Amino acid sequence: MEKIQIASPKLEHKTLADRIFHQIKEDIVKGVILQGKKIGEANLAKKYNTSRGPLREALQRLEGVGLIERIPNAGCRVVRIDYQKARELYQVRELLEGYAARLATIAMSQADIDGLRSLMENHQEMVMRSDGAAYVQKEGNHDFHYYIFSRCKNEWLVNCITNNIYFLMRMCRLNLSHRTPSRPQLAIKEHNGIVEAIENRDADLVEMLMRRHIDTAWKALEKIIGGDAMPEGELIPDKRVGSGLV
Amino acid sequence: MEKIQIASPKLEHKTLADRIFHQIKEDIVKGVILQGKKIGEANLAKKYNTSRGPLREALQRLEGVGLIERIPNAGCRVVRIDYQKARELYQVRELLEGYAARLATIAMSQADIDGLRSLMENHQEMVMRSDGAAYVQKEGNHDFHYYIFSRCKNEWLVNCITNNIYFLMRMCRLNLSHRTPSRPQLAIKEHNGIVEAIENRDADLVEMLMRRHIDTAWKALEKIIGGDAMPEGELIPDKRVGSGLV
DNA sequence: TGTCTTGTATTTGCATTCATTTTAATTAGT
DNA sequence: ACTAATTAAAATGAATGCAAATACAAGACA
Repeated sequence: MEKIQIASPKLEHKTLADRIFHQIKEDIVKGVILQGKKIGEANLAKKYNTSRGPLREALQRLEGVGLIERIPNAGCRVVRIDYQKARELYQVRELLEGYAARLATIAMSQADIDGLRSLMENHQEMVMRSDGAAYVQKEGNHDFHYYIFSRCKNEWLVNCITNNIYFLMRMCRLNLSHRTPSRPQLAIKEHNGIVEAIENRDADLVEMLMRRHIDTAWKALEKIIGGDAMPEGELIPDKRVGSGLV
Repeated sequence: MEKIQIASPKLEHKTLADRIFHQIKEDIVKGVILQGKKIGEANLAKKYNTSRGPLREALQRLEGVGLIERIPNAGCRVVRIDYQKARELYQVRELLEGYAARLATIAMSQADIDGLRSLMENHQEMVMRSDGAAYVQKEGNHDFHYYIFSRCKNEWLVNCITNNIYFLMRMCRLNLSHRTPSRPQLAIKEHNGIVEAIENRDADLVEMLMRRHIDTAWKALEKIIGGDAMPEGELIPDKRVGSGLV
């Protein structure tokens, strides 16, 4: 059982419990810990070089953002994102992010819009350099969406999208990225349309386009996961794990 | 410093941390603990007859639902709901609950609709018996809204409204209930309109009416709190507290 | 008199330890 | 051979104890 190197103690994450929370969160979202995996406190405590106290606090927070499920006296496991959950998630995301885009359209300064435009030009450029495709699809896409909804001037909304939607969404797409044909040109085109509408301060159109954009992403995802379940971690406790994390 | 009687150990709340969480939550929402109040772990632990372990877990969860704010190594305090926060809250509530009503309109069975109709008749009856007015305004109103959004068939949405919106909303209205003139007749009328639209399966209209209904509630609240802050707990630590909770 | 510094005290953060519940394995019985 | 019951092991829940960081207060200096 090799131990995990604790993430660089970022200044924002002062306490141990905080660092562990972010570390485990990343490990779950990145798939280092598999979905549906049952995790024991003692195990994790050892692997993250801590005691059960801070670890339990981290687990509490993870449960709060919906990444793990706890059953009293019985332990906890990483959530398994099935079709129903993914559907709910994208349904809500469409609603919240569409509305956030509407608010941002009204609230953004001209400087914000200029920044968005230059962000778009960066993305465009990266798509041109062919194999930046994957980058655009992942990080670039995220940047674009974050840039907009983070400027909606509604802190609650921003926190909700950031902490309760995006983590789970990344989990949805986790095991699919190699199967999904990246469609950067189309995405860029849709993004451009949204930016144009923002420049025109057309909030109605922005909300509609953003919702449609997200719905398109959902339909692409739906085509892949169909009615089937997501790739799963074993449900049997953990006999067969000899390497890797937990 | 009198100790608090722990709430009846409901079967659902098995662990101590769980019970404490719900107890403190209620005490905050009901105003037993004042907004902005700085709370120390040791104090609370004594008052709720527990040790700091479970209490810290409860605080962690309370932070997760936005009822308290924590600063590492410095302690935590109950959130103070200012005008901006209340505005954000109702803005999001309008969006989420309006959408939930739309989904419910499509998803509800005929039996559900019949149940809603009889719920309405109950409320109507209570308003007739004059002094049930306050009841309708508070519990009855809540029942009506919960009945609808809980049937939207989107678990994420239901959890979000229940755990992240309604607690804070109750805090908003906490110190105002005696000042706000209950307007049960109007509320009942608006409710009836929504139920009618649901019976007609007119999702567009339902969403619109629900949003308008919530916006009306917000405008009434806004008129009261204006740009001012909410009634606050003292910001000075806690010298003057000799009775009551924390 | 006002501000900066230093020292003390309180509070939070974390580890260890104990108790209770659950799970699993073994054994007995049909 | 299969099921049920009892017992043992493991994991979670909770309490205590110690260390570190912060907040408060008193005092010195400008």
